[in-house]
Amino acid sequence: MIKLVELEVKCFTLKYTLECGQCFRWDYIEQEDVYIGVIHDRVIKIWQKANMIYVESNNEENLKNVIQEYFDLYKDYFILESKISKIDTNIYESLKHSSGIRILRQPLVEIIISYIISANNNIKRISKSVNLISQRYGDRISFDGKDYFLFPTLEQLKSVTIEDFLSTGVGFRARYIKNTVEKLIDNSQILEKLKDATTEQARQILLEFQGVGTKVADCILLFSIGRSEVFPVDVWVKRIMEKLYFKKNTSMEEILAYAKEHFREDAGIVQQHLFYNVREGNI
DNA sequence: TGCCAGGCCTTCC
DNA sequence: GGAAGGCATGGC
Repeated sequence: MIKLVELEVKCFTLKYTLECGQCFRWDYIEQEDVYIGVIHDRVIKIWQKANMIYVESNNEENLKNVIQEYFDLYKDYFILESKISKIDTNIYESLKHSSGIRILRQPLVEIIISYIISANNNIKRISKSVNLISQRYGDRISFDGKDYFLFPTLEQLKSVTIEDFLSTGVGFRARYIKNTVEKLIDNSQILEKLKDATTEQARQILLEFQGVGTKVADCILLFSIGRSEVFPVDVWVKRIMEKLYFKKNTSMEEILAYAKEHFREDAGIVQQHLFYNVREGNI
């Protein structure tokens, strides 16, 4: 049974939000101009026309709230964007190409593992691996005559070996994933603790996982638990920060200090606009 | 075809 | 404690 939810939205661009590199499992279906993906335990088909979004799912229960939570629709991005557009002209210009990006609130376990996979990797291959892990170990859901797969639970990942992970194309990160799954199962409190902790406390907890350094930790903090003040710096963000603000090769410490001072509590969303636009060749 | 990728770990000084 | 090298492997 397919149910539909309609929502009026402000300052939300579905395309930018799903294609800006923060998520790895949404497919664009060109013929229908829709996106299909999985949020937690349900399949979601979503599309946008002007300021309306339309949602279908295999599971109607609480669907509207799930969508609002996932796409951060409770937050007023109109106010947020007008605020950051005043920081400097780089951000003002950048926003012209990417207004409506929302920072998603994605499932924590999926994001921890996805971003461990992201290290020294490319987005296509990250997607491929995360999808393979879901297909092999997650629950199958039929929707619209097709099969979709949930990201596996920790219980489902428990018996997956390093060799199994290797065969999903994650390379040297296989042992980090295995180790992280074990750690999460052994410390069942840790996920709740992460959500309740201060950002700095949460970062320290994440840094204890193998395969999680400062950049991956900040991605988890930003793309899953809404810590909007963090500023993940990968090779793309480093390059564009050097180009726009420093005009020379610059250390990570200096870039982070600059972001903290100038972008402050909104560094995360600024970072995502820069990341999207530098990759699109807009800036 | 060789370089690059949403970096991190280990080793060595 | 900081720098350098190694790492799996597909994408382009």
